[in-house]
Amino acid sequence: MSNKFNIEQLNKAFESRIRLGIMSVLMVNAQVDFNTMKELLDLTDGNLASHMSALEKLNYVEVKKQFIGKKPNTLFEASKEGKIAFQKHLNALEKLLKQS
Amino acid sequence: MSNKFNIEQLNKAFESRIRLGIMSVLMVNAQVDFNTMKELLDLTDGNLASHMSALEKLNYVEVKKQFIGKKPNTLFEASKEGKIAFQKHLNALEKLLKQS
DNA sequence: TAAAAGTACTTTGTATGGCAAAGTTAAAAT
DNA sequence: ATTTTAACTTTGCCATACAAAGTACTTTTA
Repeated sequence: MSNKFNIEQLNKAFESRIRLGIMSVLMVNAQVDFNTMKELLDLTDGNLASHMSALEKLNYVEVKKQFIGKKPNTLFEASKEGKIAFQKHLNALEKLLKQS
Repeated sequence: MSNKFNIEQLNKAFESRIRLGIMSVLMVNAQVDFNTMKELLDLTDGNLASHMSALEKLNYVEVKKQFIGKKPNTLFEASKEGKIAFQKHLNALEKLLKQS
């Protein structure tokens, strides 16, 4: 039986509150576009872009580009893998904190 | 009414999993000594010491020194303030994640 | 049609944090 | 006398966070 306080199972990718926020948003909403996400979490363009590209590199989110009318529009969605990883993280969190 | 995804309320001090672990331990156990904490969380001396001193600086934990027999022994405990701050953090986390 | 604004970045620069490993101090055990 | 234990501190490196500014392209507006 492993340790009661197993912080190893917490996913480093989700330590930052911004990424926690991003994933929370994407668990509830299948697709969210750049500006909506930016406003939901109150981020600067650059900050959002860099967190998103980090999550993309891990294959936790997928980025899709479309046009609305003639305006470019970037959509984010959580990948299957991302949802599973996030859920695992939440389970680990819960196990760690349940006792508190 | 504030935003549904309010990551601002997450306490920066508790973003790191090590500090999450420390606080979890100290919510359950009134007092934990240096070496027990070190083993519970599988940390190096220096790493534990630096996280503890960060939490101490924020008045989230209190450090008490005693002797067991003639051996020095360092005890950690969560302060009232620390418990409240941690609980607030957990509440904010829960609010953020409930929907996921 | 020239200027302003929007979209989605990338780049730059700074500051902060995490971490291991090694060094330190002092007492205790062998 | 040497080693071990306890609890740090210091050093050095690397990664991350973030704001702000820059970029490229398009679209709206005056």
